[in-house]
Amino acid sequence: MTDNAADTAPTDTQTKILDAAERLFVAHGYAATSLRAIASAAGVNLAATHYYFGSKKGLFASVFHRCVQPINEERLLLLQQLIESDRPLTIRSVLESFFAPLVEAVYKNHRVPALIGRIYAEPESLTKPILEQEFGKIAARYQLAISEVLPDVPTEELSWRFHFMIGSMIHLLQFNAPLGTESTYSTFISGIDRMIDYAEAGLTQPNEKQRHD
Amino acid sequence: MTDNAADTAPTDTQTKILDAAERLFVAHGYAATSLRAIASAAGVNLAATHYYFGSKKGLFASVFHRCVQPINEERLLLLQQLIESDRPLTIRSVLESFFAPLVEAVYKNHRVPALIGRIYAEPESLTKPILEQEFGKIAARYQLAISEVLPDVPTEELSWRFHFMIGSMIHLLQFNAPLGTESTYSTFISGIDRMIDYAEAGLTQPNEKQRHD
DNA sequence: ACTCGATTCAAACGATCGTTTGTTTTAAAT
DNA sequence: ATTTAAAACAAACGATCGTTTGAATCGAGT
Repeated sequence: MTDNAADTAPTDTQTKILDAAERLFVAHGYAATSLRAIASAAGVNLAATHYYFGSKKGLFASVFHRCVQPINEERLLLLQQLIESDRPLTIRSVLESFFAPLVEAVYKNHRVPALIGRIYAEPESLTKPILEQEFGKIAARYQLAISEVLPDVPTEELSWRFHFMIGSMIHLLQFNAPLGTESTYSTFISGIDRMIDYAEAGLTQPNEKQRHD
Repeated sequence: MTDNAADTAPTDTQTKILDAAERLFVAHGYAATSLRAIASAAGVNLAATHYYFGSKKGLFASVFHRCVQPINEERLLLLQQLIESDRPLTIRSVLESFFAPLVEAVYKNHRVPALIGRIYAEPESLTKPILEQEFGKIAARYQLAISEVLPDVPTEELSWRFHFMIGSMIHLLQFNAPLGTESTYSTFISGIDRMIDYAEAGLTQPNEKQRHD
């Protein structure tokens, strides 16, 4: 094995495996996709999958990392720029800095939504370490940013609302559009826009309710 | 095979298989759960799974049907009662009639959330016919009810917002609570309550935006 | 007591799985 | 031209999969 992280430039073979794996994992899920099918689709030898990625789990994690790492990097960059600018922070600008890199990534690779949707669909034992690795820091950073824009919302309540927003996003990524709506790139953009409106309304809702827990 | 639908009373063996399958499908997903593991956990012969349910897919569909059919039945009942009563229909009462049967079902079987979450997680080829069968009618019925409460929201926009609400719900069912929050029955109830607030805010949001699609 | 359909059972079917092994090919360094 | 490590390869490992088969067992109706 040479590398399974970003410590060297990826070989042609690695890229071919990652591409094929991405396509097949999205289409059939983790357990129902065999390494043989991946190697065959990639046009490489079966053993190459273990040679480069150690195991099937390692390959899955690598596929996911390659997809989301650039997105999260740009999210943090945009958020930082937003904070350092002289314009006042708004809930909408924070949300836009969160979703814009996603939209951009989808433009380059139409499988991004389905792939991100997939990882929330696999059994926890497979995905928990990956999700924590890839999304732990970014989720905490954005909840903090939102709490600064909405100082009146208690931290616990905010984490719930953030939870619901992520849920809407995952569902949108997984199923693209409501039943009966066509599924193109422009409807995806439209869906993201509508979801931002929906999330903004939910996040900024007046909370006058008494909780008893 | 005697039956795989609700045309006769379920045998002891059928119930044992369904119980074990429910537990294992939730824990490890469809593809990663073997019929041997299910039969073994149920304490029945392997062939009994085919004898009663025809195939692995048939068993999966039966597990899901047993779970959601009573919920959806009571949903329609409550909604009908709501409409026939003399009180005016509100968005909140409609949402409560949608979520109350779910909460009640969770009280009886704590695996209901994870199971419903699971079917949205499996590959489409497995779940699409099941989802259409189990949720097609109920989704249409509730979107209609909500559109009567919110006559100013265009149908297309409403179907998006409904889409986002279902997303929040699925995410809540699948992951129970935000990271770092304990996961008990009472926190589940609290999560549902908060999600209803979140959904109400998103559904009733003033839409003054111009869409260009 | 006997029949007969419903149910349970052990055993095997062919297929496919993730992983490992040992060898051969490739390509850069000496 | 020789060395050497990385890379690609065919082949097999043991295990497990969904499904099928055919016989054994059960239990109600006669």
